[in-house]
Amino acid sequence: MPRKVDPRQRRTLIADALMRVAADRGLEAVSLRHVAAEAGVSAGMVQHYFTTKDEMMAFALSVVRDRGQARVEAAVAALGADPQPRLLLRTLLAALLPLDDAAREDGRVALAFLSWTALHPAAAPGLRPDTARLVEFIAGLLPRPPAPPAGRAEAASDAAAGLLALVEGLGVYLLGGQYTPAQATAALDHQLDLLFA
Amino acid sequence: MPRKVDPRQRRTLIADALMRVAADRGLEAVSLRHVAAEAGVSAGMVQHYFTTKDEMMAFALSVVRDRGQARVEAAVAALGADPQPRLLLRTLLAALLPLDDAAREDGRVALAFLSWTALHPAAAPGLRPDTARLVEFIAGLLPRPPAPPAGRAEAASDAAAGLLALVEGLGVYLLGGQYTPAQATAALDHQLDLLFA
DNA sequence: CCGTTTGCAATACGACTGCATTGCAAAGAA
DNA sequence: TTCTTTGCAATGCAGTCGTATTGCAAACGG
Repeated sequence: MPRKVDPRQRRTLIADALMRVAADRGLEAVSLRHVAAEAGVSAGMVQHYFTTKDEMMAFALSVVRDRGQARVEAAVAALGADPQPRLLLRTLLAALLPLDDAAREDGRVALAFLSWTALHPAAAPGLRPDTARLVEFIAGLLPRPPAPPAGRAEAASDAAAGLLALVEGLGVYLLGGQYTPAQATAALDHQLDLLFA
Repeated sequence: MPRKVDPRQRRTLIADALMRVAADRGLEAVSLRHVAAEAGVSAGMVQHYFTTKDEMMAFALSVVRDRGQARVEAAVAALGADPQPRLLLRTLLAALLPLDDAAREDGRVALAFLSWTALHPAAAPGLRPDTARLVEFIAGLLPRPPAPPAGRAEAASDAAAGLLALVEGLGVYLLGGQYTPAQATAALDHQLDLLFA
């Protein structure tokens, strides 16, 4: 086989350019030529690695998700072994918030993809089970409620689902500028206070 | 003046068509011609009432917001006078959730606009103060915390901001299909249980 | 009746889109 | 060397985009 290039590297190079375009000009500005220009390559090369625009979008979406997961894992790993559940939880959830500029940029792209997937459901398989697993993991970190209200055995699941949704909502409001980072972290800590009271 | 037409009516007619297009083909499918076709009018007429596409988008955005507000007000008004704070709060927040198909459609459009406004900040002024007012209103409905943790006088604000973010996040997950309506309402009720314990 | 103003339709234009096609240089395989 | 396969660049094409322009019919003021 001829020239040796790593296709995966090329693809992520292009996907990174796509994310940069999306972050500061919106998903609607993502075109083969714009992405190519941003990546500093020819439009033909983009076509060579992604036969279709949707394929490129789907790949970029997977990169966004992987990045988010890596961000969380890095934050958790920095805690060392066997951290307190509350600290672990706070670290994990805070890593999901777009608090610094880099995370904000990723968040903007993720938000854009959020409504994109609504029109391209096929591009985001396995997103639901991922969320479900995360909810269960969070539920395992929560203290058992002192007295499970009769008839409701899923209190921990509800609390975990709510906590995750809280973080998602805080992220949205952070990106929209409605909340400041200080407000968002205060709201998150207040909720953790409630749950660990 | 010649022919008598109500411009506002025409504009909302067009905006409604825009929202229909956006709801089932995405914001990127919103073009003058598509909107005109959906509204059953000529493209020229759309241009007559909105000299620019951005102007049309901004108007549609305001319609989306007004609709959401109307939905909430209708739900609250249906409660009658002087409801219990908790019931009022639950009704208000549940009205923000995209639980039925109509609300889901509106929610999809709102979500799309959410990332649109990130690129067109000028089109969404006064959104921040609106949110701030809503947070303060919610804070007023919450029971006073038994013992304000020393040094933190804003506990009610934090709880209210968190509650609003929770609902936003639940909405996002509902639209994304990660949560079912039952899960979302359970998470909301669980949170209200916590706050009104 | 006449002129003006308004409501709307139609068309034209240049820019841009995703995609198909073509061509060619570089790098092993023979 | 020659052949084949790969990596990539360039160009073309049909279509859509937003917007500017033009034209005309209907309604009113005079």
